[in-house]
Amino acid sequence: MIVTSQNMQNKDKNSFVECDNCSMNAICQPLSTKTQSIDLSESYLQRRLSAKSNSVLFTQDTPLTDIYAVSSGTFKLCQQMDDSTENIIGLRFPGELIGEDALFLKTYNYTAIAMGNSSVCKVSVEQMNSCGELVPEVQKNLIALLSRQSHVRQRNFQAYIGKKSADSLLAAFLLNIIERNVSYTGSDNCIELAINRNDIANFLGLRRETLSRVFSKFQKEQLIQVEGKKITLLAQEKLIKLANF
Amino acid sequence: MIVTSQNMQNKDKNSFVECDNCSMNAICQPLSTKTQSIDLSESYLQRRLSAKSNSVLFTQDTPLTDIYAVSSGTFKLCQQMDDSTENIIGLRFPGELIGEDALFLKTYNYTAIAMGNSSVCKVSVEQMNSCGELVPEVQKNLIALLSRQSHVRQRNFQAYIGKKSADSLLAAFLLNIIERNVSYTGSDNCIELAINRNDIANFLGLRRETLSRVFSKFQKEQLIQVEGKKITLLAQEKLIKLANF
DNA sequence: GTTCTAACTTGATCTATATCAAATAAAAAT
DNA sequence: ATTTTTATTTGATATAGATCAAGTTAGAAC
Repeated sequence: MIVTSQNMQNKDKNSFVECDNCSMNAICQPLSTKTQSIDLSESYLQRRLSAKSNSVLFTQDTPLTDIYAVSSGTFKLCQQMDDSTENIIGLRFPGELIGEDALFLKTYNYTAIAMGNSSVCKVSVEQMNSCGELVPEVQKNLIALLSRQSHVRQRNFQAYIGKKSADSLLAAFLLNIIERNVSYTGSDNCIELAINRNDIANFLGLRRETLSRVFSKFQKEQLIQVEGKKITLLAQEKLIKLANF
Repeated sequence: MIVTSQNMQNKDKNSFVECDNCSMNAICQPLSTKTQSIDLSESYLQRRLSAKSNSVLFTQDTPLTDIYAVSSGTFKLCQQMDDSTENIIGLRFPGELIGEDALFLKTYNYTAIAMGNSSVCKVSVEQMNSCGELVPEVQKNLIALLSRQSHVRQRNFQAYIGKKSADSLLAAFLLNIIERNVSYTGSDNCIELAINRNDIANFLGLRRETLSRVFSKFQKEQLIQVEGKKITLLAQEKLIKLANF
């Protein structure tokens, strides 16, 4: 896919995921290479739409209309519980899909919210389905895409299932999100967090006080280095052991 | 798909998942209906292979060759950790896929073991890929299948992420596995467990003693009824609340 | 800059779960 | 049936994390 400066909306080119690393690539690519008509692709694909901080991409229990891929920034996936409590049940980083699990029930089952100014590519499900028949390569690539997603989800599940200690949960969290951002950030030991401690604690099922203590402990033990929102892993091997990663 | 008595290997017909409820149906169906040649379908699809108790379907870190769908029984998915400990990272019930998440990396990342005598349908990945080009309907249905799987995985993840209390973990576990077995057992409040307490505790990250105490408590509080391996939910609403399900 | 607010950290106490130990129950082997 | 093994339950104590409370730091608003 050719990236033009118009798509960039005055933002730094480097702050976006490269199309080569984007999970949506499997859908984008066949159309832009096979057919010359960019118009066709634009009809069901909108690239790099801006999503302001705290803006809602879609809401829990509304009908599925679009599938998204994160282009820049971070999104949190939340579920409203009966009693005014909100549970964070997932995070999505550049290159990852949001909402594709709604293809089955045709209804979003969580709310997706931008954490900090972000951007997404957006695919209309209805139009993709009709295009799918025209461009068989799209279908084939969609299969590859979904099986990749299946793998990511499995890995995600494995990272947290069966873990209860605060130490192993935080270690698993840090390793998991850094791994998922490697191709975007280019670093396998460092990340700039968009999510705050409160939300991490919520996601991991810990209290913010407990999480804070573990952060302090990890720093004291020289396992990580914290500079504001930036976290650097200093002893990856030890963290991997802690997390059974 | 036509079920013949030959496929049954002398087992009770009712102990198998109906093909209509099988996740593999999306792949089986187009071939058996579209083309008359059963031979073709049999070439890449083997139905209802018996898997004896404790037998291994495939092993962690070996190359992907086949994808399975559980036809009867239960399978546990395990990972060997560096230090002689085994972690159970998933369970699969009739109608569910095993190994499809390996399509991306082409390597199984866990070992699948039958818990009690079970059976599976088996699809050769290599042969499926070539057939996929011949029968486009297979491809289309594979997309539907994978997005269903994506949904199941998301629901699975949500069930356990952010939960730490033994009560909520066991409640979530019971609701989750009964939900996943409804179309097979026909019951939404009762299940015959193939998995023992030790393995449930392992999966949930609890100690067997703790799990045992919660089982006892749930019985005392009339939330569940336990008769050997059979568990009946007596107060589903309370369990749903406990689990934030 | 100063004030105000939200985010994060630290301390003290309480509670749920882990751990250690032993008993009982169920299943498998003889 | 009897022994042996494995699975499960129950009790006592120790410990990790929750809870309550207060203090500190960092941002945002002015």
